[in-house]
Amino acid sequence: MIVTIRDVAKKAGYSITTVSRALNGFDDVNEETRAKIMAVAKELNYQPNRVARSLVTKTVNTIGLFVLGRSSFQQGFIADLVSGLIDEASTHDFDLLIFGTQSLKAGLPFQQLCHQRGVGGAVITGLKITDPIIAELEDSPFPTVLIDVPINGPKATYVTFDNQKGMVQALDHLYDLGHRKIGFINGHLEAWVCRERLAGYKKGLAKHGLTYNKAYVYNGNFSKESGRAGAKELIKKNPELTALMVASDLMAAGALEELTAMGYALPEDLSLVGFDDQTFAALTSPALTTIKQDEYLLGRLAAENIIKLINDPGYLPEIKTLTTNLVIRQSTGPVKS
Amino acid sequence: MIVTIRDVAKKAGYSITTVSRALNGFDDVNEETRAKIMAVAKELNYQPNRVARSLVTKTVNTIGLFVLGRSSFQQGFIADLVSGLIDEASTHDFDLLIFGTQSLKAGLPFQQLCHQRGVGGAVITGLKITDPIIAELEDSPFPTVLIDVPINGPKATYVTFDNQKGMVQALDHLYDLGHRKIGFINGHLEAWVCRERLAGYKKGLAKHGLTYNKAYVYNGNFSKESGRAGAKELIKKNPELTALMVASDLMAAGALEELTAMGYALPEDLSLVGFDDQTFAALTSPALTTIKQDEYLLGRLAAENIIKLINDPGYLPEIKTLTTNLVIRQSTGPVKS
DNA sequence: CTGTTAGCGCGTTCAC
DNA sequence: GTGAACGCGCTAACAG
Repeated sequence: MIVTIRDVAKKAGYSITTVSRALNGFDDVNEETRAKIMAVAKELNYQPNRVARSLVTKTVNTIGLFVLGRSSFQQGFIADLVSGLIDEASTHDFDLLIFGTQSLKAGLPFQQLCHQRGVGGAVITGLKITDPIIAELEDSPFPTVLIDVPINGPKATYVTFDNQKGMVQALDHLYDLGHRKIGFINGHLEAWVCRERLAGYKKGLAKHGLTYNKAYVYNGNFSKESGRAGAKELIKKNPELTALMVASDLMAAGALEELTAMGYALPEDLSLVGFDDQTFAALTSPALTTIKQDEYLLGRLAAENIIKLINDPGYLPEIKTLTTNLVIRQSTGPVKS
Repeated sequence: MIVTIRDVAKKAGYSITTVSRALNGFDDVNEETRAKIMAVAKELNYQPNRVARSLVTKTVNTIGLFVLGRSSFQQGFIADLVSGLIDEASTHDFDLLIFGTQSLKAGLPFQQLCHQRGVGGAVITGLKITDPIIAELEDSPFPTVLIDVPINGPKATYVTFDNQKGMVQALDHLYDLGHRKIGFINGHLEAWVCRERLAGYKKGLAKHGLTYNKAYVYNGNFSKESGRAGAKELIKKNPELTALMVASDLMAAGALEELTAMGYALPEDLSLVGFDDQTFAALTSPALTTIKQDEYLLGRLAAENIIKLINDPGYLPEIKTLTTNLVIRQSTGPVKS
C-alpha cells in the first residue's frame, strides 16, 4: 500500500541508491536509467517520505507557526494570516505546523521543541514586546520571523505594516474634513504596533501643526468593552473632540456603540476611524472608515522570509514593511460647524 | 546543543537501549537505574525526536487539518475551529499540520500525502457533499474526521451541529413573536449543512402548522452580496413576509443592508435571524438575532475524535452532534399588526 | 555511471 | 536487568 523507495528499486531493477539519485536530479546517472526509474516511480505513484528524508538531510520543509495569546486567535485576522502563510509555503513545498500557547508553556525550550518536530524555522505572532524570548531569538541561529514585533538578528527578522504612515494618512483625512481636536483610543503598549500607532498619531498631529494632548489618548486592551470605555471617558473629559481614532476595529465598534448610546450621531456629531479593516468594519452602521491591513499579504511575506532564512544560509534578512490603505466609509465626515 | 538519546546514555553511563526503555516506562528496568536516567534526561532537558521516533514506531502524533476552499478560510469561524483543535490536540501531545487547497491539487493521493508528512489522521473542512473523496474515505482504513459532512466508515466519522434543531428553535422564537410568513435565504446546496438547515426550516414550519412555500426560499452562496440579492428578491416577490431566516451571519448582514436600503426598519417592519454568531453579529444595527455555533467546541470535539481514531485501533466512532444556541438580539421583534 | 557501506535518532527483538 | 544488533526510509560517502 505505502510505496517506498525500495519498491521502486526492486521494480526498476536498480539499487536504492541509484533510485534516490535519479529522483533527486543528480547528474551522475545515465539518462536512460533515470527515465526508466522515473517511469516506475510515476507508475507506483512514489513520493519520498519526508520524515525519513529530513532525518538524514537535516534540512527540513516545515515551518512552525506559533500563535501566542488566546485572544489573538479569536480575533479575525489570524485566519487571513494563516491563509497567506499556507499559500506561500505550499508553492515552495513547505508545510505549516501550528502551535498554540499551550505548546510553549510545556517548558520545553523553544528551539528544541522545533527540532523535535522537524521544524526548520518559526513564525511567531502575538508576542509582547516585553517577552525575554525576543532577545534570545535575536542572537539565535534558528530562523525566526516575528509578526509585528521588531527584531534584528542574523537569522531573525520581522514583518509588519507601516503603522505610522497609516495613522498619518488617516489624520490627513480627518484634517481635510476640518477636524482639529482628535482623540485616540489605543491598545495596550505591550503591543509594539500600539507604540507605533501612537507615534504615528503624534507625527500626524505635528504635521498639521496640532499639539499633542496627553488627555486625548486612552489606552484600552483591544476588547470591544475597552473601546466603549475609552469613548466614554475621552468624550466626557474632552467634549471639544470632534473625531476619534481607534487602534482596532473591534474597539472602534465598541466606541461606536457607546457613542450611539450617548446620543451622538455619526458622522454628523463625531467622526470615527478604526484600524485593521476586519470583515465587520463594513457592516456596522455607519460603516467604519478604517486603516486596512492586508493580513493575507503579511502571511505571504512572512512565509517568503522564513523560507529564505531556512533555505539560504547566506541570506541576510531585509525588513520590508507593507503599507496600509485608508478605507473611507461612512463613519467620517466634515466637522460640525 | 541538540541533545539526543545518545547524550543521555553517555552521561548516565548506560546503553541507548536502556535509556529508551527507562524513559518509555518499561518495567524490565531497575528502578534505581530508571531514576538515574530520568534525572540525567531532565538535567539535559532531553526530549525524544518525534520524527525519528515515528519513523520506527509507525505511530504518529500529528493530525492534518485540510482547509478546502479559499472562502472557508476567509470566513471567521476557521480561526475558532483551529483554536479548539490545537488546544485539544496539545493536551494529548499531538501536533497540528495545516494544509490549504493547493496541497490537494498537487495530484498526490490524499492518503499518501498524509503518510509522507507523518500525518496519522486527517480533519477535513470545506468539503462539498458531491466530492468523490467522501466515498473513498468511507472505506479507507485511514482515520478521518469530516467537519459538517456526514460520513460513516470504520475509521471515518464526522462532527457537526444539530442544524435542524437550531432552525426549529429559531422558528419557535419567530412564531412566538407572531410571525407566520417566514422566508429563508439559504446557502448553496452543495454544503451539507444547508440541506439540514432547509430540512429544519421545513420541520419548524410543519411543527407550527405553517405550510412550506418554495417561493419563500432563496439559495445564495454564503457571500454578503447573495444575502442582499436574496433579501431583495424574496421581499419583492413576497411582500407578505414578516420575517427572514438566513443561513449565515454574513448573508444576514447583506440582507440587513439591503432591507435598510429599501427603507425597512428592523425589527419593526421585518425580523431577521442569522446563523453562526460570528463576532460581527453583535455589531450590526440592529444587532443580529442568530443561531450560535460554538466552533471552538467543534474543534475540540473533532480533535478528540481523530485522536481516538488514531490511537485506538478498536475504537468505533460514534457520532456526537453539538447543539446550537439561539442568541436573541435586536433584529427580531413582534410582528407588525 | 552504479552499487556497497554507513548512519540520521530512535525503538525493538534477542541473547547475555 | 542490561546491551548488542538490527531496521524504519532515506541520503551521503566511498569504491569500483
